[in-house]
Amino acid sequence: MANPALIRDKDAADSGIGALDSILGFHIRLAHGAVYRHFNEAFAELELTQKQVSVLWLVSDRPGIAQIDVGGRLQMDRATTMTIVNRLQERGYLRRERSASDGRKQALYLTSSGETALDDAKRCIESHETWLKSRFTPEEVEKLVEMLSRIHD
Amino acid sequence: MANPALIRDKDAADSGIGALDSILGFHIRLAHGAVYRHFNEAFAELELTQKQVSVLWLVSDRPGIAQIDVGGRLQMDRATTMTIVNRLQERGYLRRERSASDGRKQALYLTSSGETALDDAKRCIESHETWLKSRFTPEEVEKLVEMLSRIHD
DNA sequence: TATTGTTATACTCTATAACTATA
DNA sequence: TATAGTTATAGAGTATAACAATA
Repeated sequence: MANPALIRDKDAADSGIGALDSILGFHIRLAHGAVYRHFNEAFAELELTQKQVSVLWLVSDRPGIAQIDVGGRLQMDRATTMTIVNRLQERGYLRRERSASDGRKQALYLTSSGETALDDAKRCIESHETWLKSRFTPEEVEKLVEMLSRIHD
Repeated sequence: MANPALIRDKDAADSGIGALDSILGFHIRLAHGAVYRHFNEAFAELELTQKQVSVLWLVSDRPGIAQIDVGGRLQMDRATTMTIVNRLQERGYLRRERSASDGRKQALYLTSSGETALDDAKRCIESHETWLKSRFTPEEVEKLVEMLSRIHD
């Protein structure tokens, strides 16, 4: 069978749009998938997902943060945030406390075993990031982060 | 409550790594999430996901492509490819045919209603891409795609 | 033996809707 | 009324394991 990569742009003339490879969103999805897989391999031992590490990290950076604000920072709705916080609480990595200033809010804090898990995770992230950034110059990394921020901000 | 965005780098000194915002993988995930959500809003009417559109598009570009090659191009394993192809087949958008040259393979083809759906999807993608690319110059888009390709290739 | 497709199964993320408690 | 949390539920993607058919 012929190499599929050599057959391109066949239907480009049929519509106002090029081949799949010309779609920016397509490349974002593929890049995300590649990072996602490498992340999961790196974190298989720690049994932590991207989302779980992000939440632990965020709570560590802002002790007492409310669930709604975790969701806001990580772009998750309330229900999605609940499932992740529940899982981390069941594993004993964080605890909920009713906010003193606003009774509707739950203030989140890391437990000591949560802090240990986060420390392990940060070391793991470091080598994961090294793998990811190895294909770019520091200037390119900076530019890439800046451009990606324009998408998610 | 103080603006959480103003509290930063609190634990940066505790480990060899900076705040969550300094992690490239974090920005890729957030950007992907933002694109994912906008995509789903744009495709709510067509009831098609990113993956489904990608598969339709790929089969259209390479009629007779085998499932294993679809998975290879879109970075999915065989089981994941199956679920998506099954869904598209159930909806009558594509059909399977045993490959004449290799009896192990299933050759995939769009049905006529699959082609109609893909045409609609391409129009929808066009406005979605316009939304996404609006924050970049053409040179930046090119650079971004090139950098993302370095990650997923 | 290796590859491809298939089935079964399970987990995570995401989202919607409805309900409760608080502001 | 609006906000925050909670619960129930469902769909989509991802992955592993085991099996059958074919190379």
